[in-house]
Amino acid sequence: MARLPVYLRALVALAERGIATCSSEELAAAAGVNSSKLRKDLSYLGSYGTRGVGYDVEYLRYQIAREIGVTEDLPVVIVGIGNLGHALANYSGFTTRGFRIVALLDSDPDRVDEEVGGLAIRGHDDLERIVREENVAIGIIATPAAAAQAVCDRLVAAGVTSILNFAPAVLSVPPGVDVRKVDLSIELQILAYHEQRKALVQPIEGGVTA
Amino acid sequence: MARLPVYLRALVALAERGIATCSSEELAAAAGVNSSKLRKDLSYLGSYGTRGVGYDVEYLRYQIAREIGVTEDLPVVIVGIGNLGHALANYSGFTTRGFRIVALLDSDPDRVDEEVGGLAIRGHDDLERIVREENVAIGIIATPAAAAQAVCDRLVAAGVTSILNFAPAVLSVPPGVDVRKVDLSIELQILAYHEQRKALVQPIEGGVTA
DNA sequence: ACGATTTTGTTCTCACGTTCACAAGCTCCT
DNA sequence: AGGAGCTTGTGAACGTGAGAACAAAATCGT
Ligand SMILES: NC(=O)c1ccc[n+]([C@@H]2O[C@H](COP(=O)([O-])OP(=O)(O)OC[C@H]3O[C@@H](n4cnc5c(N)ncnc54)[C@H](O)[C@@H]3O)[C@@H](O)[C@H]2O)c1
Ligand SMILES: NC(=O)c1ccc[n+]([C@@H]2O[C@H](COP(=O)([O-])OP(=O)(O)OC[C@H]3O[C@@H](n4cnc5c(N)ncnc54)[C@H](O)[C@@H]3O)[C@@H](O)[C@H]2O)c1
Repeated sequence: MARLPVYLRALVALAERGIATCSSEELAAAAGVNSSKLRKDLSYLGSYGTRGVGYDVEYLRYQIAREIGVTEDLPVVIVGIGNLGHALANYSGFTTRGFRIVALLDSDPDRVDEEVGGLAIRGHDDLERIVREENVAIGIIATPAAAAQAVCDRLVAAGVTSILNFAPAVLSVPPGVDVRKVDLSIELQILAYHEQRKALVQPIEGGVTA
Repeated sequence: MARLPVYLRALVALAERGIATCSSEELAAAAGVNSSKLRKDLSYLGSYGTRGVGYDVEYLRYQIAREIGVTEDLPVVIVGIGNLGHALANYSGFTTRGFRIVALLDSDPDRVDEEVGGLAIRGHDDLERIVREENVAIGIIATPAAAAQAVCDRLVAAGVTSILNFAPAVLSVPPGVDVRKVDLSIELQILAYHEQRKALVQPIEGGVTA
């Protein structure tokens, strides 16, 4: 389920505030979902709650982390260390959430050996070797769209089976490989669409009622 | 529909390759969706295709852009010009997809007046004034999670009605305000989940069959 | 000019996800 | 010890979205 990470994040936040136990209602509010949905999602993992009391925050946190598979750090490579790649490489949030960036790769010779976030950029000739040696299963693509499919193919050929793609391009991969895409322009355009609907509807309502 | 921007991007890519007409099958492949779904989505906008021929790329491109509401540039502000904010400010893709970054805001006095991507960073005291003067409807939050809700509240109070949130926090907003969140850790954790499933299933299958 | 062919627009069915509602079960107070 | 009061877990209805299949329409060739 795609909501488990949200629950995990909410549980970590509750734990940091020193809360040891929480009801499905509280956790649902913290995660921004319906409490029914939350309970059904959690019941899919097993009965980790206590009726009349709620859920033990620390225990449930571990169970969800185990279900997701982030109890120990997973190695990740980032390909394309431009504007976005730099930000990702400098981001500390991955480390604290179950991931370990093991390599930064870029095709630009001028960028190679530059150090970002404590890691030296490697040339993309090293891609296959690094993926094999470090047993990397997850790759992040932050190259221009034109290079994305080629980079993707190389990652997959080297053994990567999960890809997070920031380039605005549709990647085709063999079966068994998962791709998730993050496209900020699309997110903004969806917001723009709703903006437009608001702009069309509200003036009419606004003039008559509130 | 959340898929319209994907179609738009695919149409722009086709137009750049000099293709003037395309079938639903071709466009669906370029967008990575089913052709039935694509035709149903497009029919919701009206009958913009020609049976036996397909869709006129340029015409459909404009119609979708109009439907989304990005025929003319929408003003956007970015709050929190750290690692991620810098990358966003330097990103040229927003401009070419219907958005115009009108201000970069940060609370850190050391950062104010620094120039990023041709725009000077402003102190966050200027938030309300800029939003009003430029008629900004869309705000991007790239601050730490702890500051996200406060920034969000200020944006909303100033008149912003759509928010794109990069901070790992659940934002609560009044009705009428849209929030979309981008959380990279969540994306990675979803990939990790599928990784784990693959790791559990494949060794068994792999040992017996292929 | 007419039919074959291609491709859209639409309808129908099906499956999934969401939400409501309630029974089972635990705790705490008396 | 027993019951009142919560809270979980789950069963059933509901609505929504996806996919396949088909009919309408436009072009092209003859
Ligand atoms: N910067 C943003 O905020 C932002 C926002 C949304 C989407 N994106 C997308 O993310 C991608 C990267 O954006 P950016 O702003 O960092 O671009 P960028 O041009 O700054 O960086 C791209 C980097 O990729 C490297 N590269 C190119 N081809 C490569 C290859 N074959 N192998 C390895 N490295 C290669 C380049 O040398 C460069 O360093 C783009 O596709 C962009 O559309 C960026
Ligand atoms: N860097 C990444 O690749 C990345 C990836 C995923 C998520 N994120 C999230 O994006 C957010 C920003 O990440 P970052 O790496 O850029 O962090 P950062 O610390 O580099 O930058 C945060 C910036 O926000 C500013 N800021 C703080 N409070 C503010 C306020 N009240 N008003 C205006 N500005 C304020 C700070 O001065 C700083 O410049 C964080 O929530 C982070 O979790 C970042």
